Amino acid sequence: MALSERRARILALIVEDYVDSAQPIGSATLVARHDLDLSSATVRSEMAALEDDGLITHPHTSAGRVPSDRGYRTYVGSLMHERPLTSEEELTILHQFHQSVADLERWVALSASVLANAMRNAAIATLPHPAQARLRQLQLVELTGERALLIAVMNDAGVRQQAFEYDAGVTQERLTRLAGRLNERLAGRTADEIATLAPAEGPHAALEALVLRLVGALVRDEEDAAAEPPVIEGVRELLRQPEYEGDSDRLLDALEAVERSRLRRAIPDRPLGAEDVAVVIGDENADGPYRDMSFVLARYGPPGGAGGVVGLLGPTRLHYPEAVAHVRYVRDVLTELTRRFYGETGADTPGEDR
Amino acid sequence: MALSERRARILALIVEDYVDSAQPIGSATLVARHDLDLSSATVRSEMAALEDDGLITHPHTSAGRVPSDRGYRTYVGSLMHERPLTSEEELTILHQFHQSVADLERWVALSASVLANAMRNAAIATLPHPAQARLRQLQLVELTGERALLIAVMNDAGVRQQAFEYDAGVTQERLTRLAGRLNERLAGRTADEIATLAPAEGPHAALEALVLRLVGALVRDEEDAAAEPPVIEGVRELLRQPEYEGDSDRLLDALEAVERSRLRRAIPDRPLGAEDVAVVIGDENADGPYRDMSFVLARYGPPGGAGGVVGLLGPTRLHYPEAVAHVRYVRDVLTELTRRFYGETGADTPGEDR
DNA sequence: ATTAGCACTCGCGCGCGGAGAGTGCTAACA
DNA sequence: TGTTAGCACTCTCCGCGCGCGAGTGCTAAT
Repeated sequence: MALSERRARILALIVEDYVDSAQPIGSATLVARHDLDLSSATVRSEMAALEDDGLITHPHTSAGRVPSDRGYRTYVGSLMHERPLTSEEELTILHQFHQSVADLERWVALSASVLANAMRNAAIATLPHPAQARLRQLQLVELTGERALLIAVMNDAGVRQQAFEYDAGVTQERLTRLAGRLNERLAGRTADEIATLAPAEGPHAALEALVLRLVGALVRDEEDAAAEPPVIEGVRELLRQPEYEGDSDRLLDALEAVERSRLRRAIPDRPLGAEDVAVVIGDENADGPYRDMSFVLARYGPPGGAGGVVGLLGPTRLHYPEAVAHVRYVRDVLTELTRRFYGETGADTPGEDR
Repeated sequence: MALSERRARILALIVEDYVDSAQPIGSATLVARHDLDLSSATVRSEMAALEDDGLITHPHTSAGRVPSDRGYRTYVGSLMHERPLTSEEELTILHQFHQSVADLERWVALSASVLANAMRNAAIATLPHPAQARLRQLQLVELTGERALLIAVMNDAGVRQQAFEYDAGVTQERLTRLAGRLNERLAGRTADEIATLAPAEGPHAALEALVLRLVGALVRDEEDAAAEPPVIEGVRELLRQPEYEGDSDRLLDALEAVERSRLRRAIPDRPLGAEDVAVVIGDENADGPYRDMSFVLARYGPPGGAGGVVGLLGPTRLHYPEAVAHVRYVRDVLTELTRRFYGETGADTPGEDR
């Protein structure tokens, strides 16, 4: 199964040419395009061997070769050399982040947008969520006299809100005092811890119990933020790829694949514990609609801290070297931004000044 | 230009049959399908007249007739009878709202979703925004020592947040006091009013000025919430419509049309001051990609109060009677929910209990 | 092991022709 | 005068056959 040097070279060329042209690659064209010191016949026999190994296929008898999913996999795994971004490319990306306001949610969306633009494919990103959410502070705001808004700020600066109704006409002042009391007891607590607390005895025990329950649920939600569907950008770039050209059925399938609720389920099981960029190719995806697409994903966020996932989604025919490089770089930028936002002191990562 | 009774009837039948079948309607088929007491020849001459009036067209010489935009317009304007929803349909819709948690943002998304499902087309909804936003309360939460979160609650219960950095190491306690002071001065103010205020002299004047500026911007944002793109649901339903079947180009055009940022620009100029449901058909739309689509839109929210827009987006070939009825009903439900949420006491609108 | 030569396969584009649907016109009819 | 039957005509759609070209796989020679 160890590919001879020459055979590997040919596979790499097929992959690269096909990724560029979206056309099956014939032996003669390959030789011509790359000035190979081989005849097309030799290339043909090598191709036949590669096909026996399941690395490339034939759409039909008399067409050129196309990489199979396994072919892409070997290419990505051992053949390609990742192309680091030029500093110009890096600057273009950084520039886009500088344009934007300082808001984490905005940055996450922007990351997807940047990736989508650079790679002319779809890109996704999930909001950061902490390994374990803790309440930082809560506040109660009267809305009508029997209706109030509970606002919970988490330790990761996430803000969640929930309106609720209560019986008595409690004034804003009392609400503020209640919030103050609760803050003392709840600050820094996890959802589990909050769940064990009982309301203090007193005139507003019922109200306090209600708020306690609600705030617990909010903290829980924050913890489960992975449950929130990722943002997706560049759907139109993706659907403009030649794989979908003139094929409405495949186009609609792809459209189904990029539906946010479905993506939510498709992403998190990815092997993203690792530090690096994960590439999931074609049938390596469990879920049907992704069977002829590839993900290039990375986890962002300081290790152990709050983080999310950012990456690309495209047809299997992807510029993997560029894709990996771009995802890695955007991930690094986003990690740094997250770190700054949360105030953990981290040092060296990409420049960001303002 | 007043259509004879018979001619009007024929137009209505053409519209309705075409809306159902998506196929050009021929004279013979029309007679057969509706047991008309007319010969196909008579119908043909009536059709010719309708075509002279610009109400229907020919795709080509030997095909049936298709309503023109003007044809739909006359149909919607004077021919169709709106079909009120059956109480069963109403219940189905209400049921979906009851399933959901009590959150205004969720309800808005849900409205679009319900409409999209019922009409098998795309549906949109904007978040409610007040005619004039006022600050209800603000809060400052320390994040890191030199970084804090400003949270502003508006009179319409909207919550906005903004992180910012400041120099001095100010404690949470001081921040809370500052927030308290500012609340006294700012509660109930509009963005314009906030803009005129100067920070109090004192040790933290700079910080106060910063917060003042930020909170003003947040209130302004809330007021401009129309600037936020609407949610859209049912894109896939829309693209499954026969108009796009097998026609990738039109499909991509439609996809462009439903892009949220573009919708934002397409919607608000609609004549929605009126109480009722607005129908915008085909070339009545100014913007290119909407030239062969129709909107059925309504404003929700208590009159004069905070409100938004909810409605349908589909090809011009729409079931207008059902569409109008559905949009109206969902609008009413949403208005009632909004009213409850904001606590204005409103009476009679559709049943909602929990 | 490599290569030239060659027969063979298969998809794609194109033109053709017939079927079918529907029109517009005309002449007859109530 | 409005309605209708009859008919020629038009156009689209669909299936068919055909030739072209790209590319393969095999074989025999180097």
